[in-house]
Amino acid sequence: MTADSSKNERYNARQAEARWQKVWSERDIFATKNDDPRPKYYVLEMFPYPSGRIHMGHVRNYTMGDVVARFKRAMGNAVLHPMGWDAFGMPAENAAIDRKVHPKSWTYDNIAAMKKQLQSMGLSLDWAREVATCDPAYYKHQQKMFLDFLKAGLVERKQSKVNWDPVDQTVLANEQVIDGRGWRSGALVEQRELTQWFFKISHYSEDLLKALDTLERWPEKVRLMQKNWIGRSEGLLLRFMLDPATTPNKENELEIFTTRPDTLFGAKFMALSPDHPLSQAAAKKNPKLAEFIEQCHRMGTAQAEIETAEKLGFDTGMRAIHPFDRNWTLPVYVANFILMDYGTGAIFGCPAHDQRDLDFVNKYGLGNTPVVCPPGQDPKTFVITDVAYDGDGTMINSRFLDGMTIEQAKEEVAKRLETETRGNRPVAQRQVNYRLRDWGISRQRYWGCPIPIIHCEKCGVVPVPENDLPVTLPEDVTFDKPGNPLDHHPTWKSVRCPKCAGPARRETDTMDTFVDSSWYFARFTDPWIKTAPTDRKTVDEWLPVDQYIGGIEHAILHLLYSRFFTRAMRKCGLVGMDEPFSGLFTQGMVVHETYRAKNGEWIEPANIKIEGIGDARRAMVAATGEPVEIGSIEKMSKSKKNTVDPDDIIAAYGADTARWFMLSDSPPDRDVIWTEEGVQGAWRFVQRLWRLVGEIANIQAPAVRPQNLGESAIKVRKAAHRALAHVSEDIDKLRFNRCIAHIYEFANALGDAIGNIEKAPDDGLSWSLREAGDILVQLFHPMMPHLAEECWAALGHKTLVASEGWPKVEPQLLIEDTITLPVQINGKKRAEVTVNRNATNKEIEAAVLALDAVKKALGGQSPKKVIVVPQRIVNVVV
RNA sequence: GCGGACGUGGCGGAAUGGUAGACGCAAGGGACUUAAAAUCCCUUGGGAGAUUUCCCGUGAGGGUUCGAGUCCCUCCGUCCGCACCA
Repeated sequence: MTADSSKNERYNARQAEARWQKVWSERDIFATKNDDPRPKYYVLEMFPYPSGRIHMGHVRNYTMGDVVARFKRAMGNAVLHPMGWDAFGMPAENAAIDRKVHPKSWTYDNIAAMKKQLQSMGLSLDWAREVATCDPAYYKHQQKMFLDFLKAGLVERKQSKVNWDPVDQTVLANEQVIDGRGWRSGALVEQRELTQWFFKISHYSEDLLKALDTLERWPEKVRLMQKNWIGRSEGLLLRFMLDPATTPNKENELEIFTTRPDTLFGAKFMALSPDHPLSQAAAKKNPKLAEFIEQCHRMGTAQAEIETAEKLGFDTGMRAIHPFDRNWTLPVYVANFILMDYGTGAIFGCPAHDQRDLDFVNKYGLGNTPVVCPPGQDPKTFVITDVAYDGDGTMINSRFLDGMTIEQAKEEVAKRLETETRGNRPVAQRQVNYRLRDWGISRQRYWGCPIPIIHCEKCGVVPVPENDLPVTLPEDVTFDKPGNPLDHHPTWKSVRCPKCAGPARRETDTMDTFVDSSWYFARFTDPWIKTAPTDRKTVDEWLPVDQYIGGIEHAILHLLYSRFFTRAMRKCGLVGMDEPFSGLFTQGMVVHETYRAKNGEWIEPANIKIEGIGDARRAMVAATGEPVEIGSIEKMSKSKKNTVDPDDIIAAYGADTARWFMLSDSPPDRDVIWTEEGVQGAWRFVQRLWRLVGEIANIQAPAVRPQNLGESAIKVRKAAHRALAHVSEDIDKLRFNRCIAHIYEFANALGDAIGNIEKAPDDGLSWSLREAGDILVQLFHPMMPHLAEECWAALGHKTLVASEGWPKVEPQLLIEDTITLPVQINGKKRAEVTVNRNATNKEIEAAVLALDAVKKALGGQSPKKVIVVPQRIVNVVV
């Protein structure tokens, strides 16, 4: 190939990408050894659900992870960068119902298809560690851990009210109910009473909350969301005596939880949850109350209903005695807004300082007494009508609390009541409550990990013996009727009891698929070990994951469950740490314009033609010219048909172009708008780099560095090393958009320098350009690995750039001999001054005062002040 | 209702309290070409001016500072999370 022909030849991404992928795979350069002595770095992207095709969100996510992996590898780390499949879940069952394919074959076909797609992206993954959660070799260990957790007291079976998804016909965890709807089906969730298996995540409430502070490399937003979700509140558990004359049964007290014991003298009523035992007991003797409770149960849990629901109550006739005044009794209501599963399911109501309580008393005419007076208010004139006051202030109308602050009053009430006893127990005790509930994991589905439990009529709940694990899913199941196919299976569930050998029944519920994803990161450290979920030594070497990357949608669900699971695993001796992910990054979504035809139908971008710009911008169906409306920019979704298929993009432009575009423009934590123009820009740059490298490769340059380098040579070296310093820092901080800007800048500088090479005698410029060419290729290698290999080879290297070390910055090249400082007069830029790098502030000041612009501004006067900020700016105050 | 984030050209966005608009996209002009594509060069926040240059400008209004897109206060707007949690 002659120099001229190589100049004009376009880079054939399709051909080159396949070729380099083959080379990487044949030389197995991304395999990670577990006994590698170099410092470890574990980079992980949230593994995908094998839906069948990757989408642009995957491309963005995995590109970011791959940039980090390739960079850290070049930096000399032993990098673990694995991939697997979150392979259990509903869509496989839906496919079975709709298309009569078995969930297993559907899933594995999808895995094969998506693996091929991921491989076409050129990701530097260690595929030898691939795991699929639906593989018995994987879920066997999950079943074992379930039994370990059970032994450790972290699993519990209890009857409880659960979220029931009527469409998916299964139970959902609280975290999986979004706005009152199932996170997957979108159906309005109903309440049902069922016996379920629970992981006792609430056992770790305090620890999960406290440890958030240690997760310094997590986004503040995610930490805050978890903090709010755990919802810690401090208060008082307080026992009210009931007036025996008013109670239908022999109950004599009512325990409530409050965070506002200071407002005790503003109490106007007590309220019980409809599900409270006292309500239930009273209802047995009072049909009207029973009816009221029924009515409460009928009320939906949907967001809209709760928002508009009126506060309703039913007076039970019972009276509670005020803890500080035996002669003061309060009516006991059953109220629809009291939740049974928070606190004790009962409250005292202080209407003046709680909006709900105020709404309630205003409906039932119970009145209110303000007990906290806002600062600056006259207590005598301070009244509450429709708006409760929940701010700070001074205690009033509260006997011995009067004049105290809220905090003092809380303390005083607690002190008095916790030392008072009734029936050998203190009347009150301080308590911390959490919003976080235990994690219900039972799902009435087929395609999930079977819960390894046997129910025996005689022995009760019996764990499956370890030797019998895994409990595998039967393959001969039918999906012709609603409900759980495991339950319908003719034989699978009938077994012998491991204890008494009598007839018994298998648990037919399977585990929530979030269990599968709660420990896969640990399995990757040694996916080959058969006897245990992890090899203790290996897992402790690799974990925690140094950089975890995924969507913000898992801020609570997956990320909280995994934190719990790691703690539970530690308790069972399986890992040596509490936190699974020391660094977390949540990337933004890939969004795209939407297009809608006159008939309301959404049209795919691939079928759209755009004409005009700005206000004149019009969209039409490419084939027919039919005009369509350009809609809002939204997350790529099938329903709005605004998706772009990664396969199409890779076929048209190559993976490197797609990767490059994904990283450019938007900061990685924000949404990126996919545009055809942007992709074409990325593609043009691929070609430009190829031409640029081709030109550099054609330069005749000395093999060794010339003794003396001229000005233009040094300029090139400075540009290279400045880019190197910036890109290194920016990758390290995951600021990929800035990396890309710096690479553009560097490429522009090189282009200019090449233009000069024939104009002047070679003063080392040719050598510097060859050096800079190498650096350029190494810098863009993490983002565009195929093009980088092709360029690396074109520059005459026999190695793979993917296996090269990261170039070293020469710090002296980052320093200029002279610096140009902006000169401000009264804070506005008026001039510039160029001084020696080592000039003292005095010298700089003198140079500045000698400037014409400054002299003019001063008009012969001396300045009030001259501020010299070294290396930055000079400000003259006139 | 509670909590949080954000607001910068035509667009995506740069900017440790220190030259606002890097870099990219789009647009306009030019070169090359029979022509187009591709490529290369120039221009591109608004306004005034022939030039040097000047004025205005980071949602609005105040404040702190020699200096504010950045810090503080008030307001407006957008987005996100939670939501009858006592």
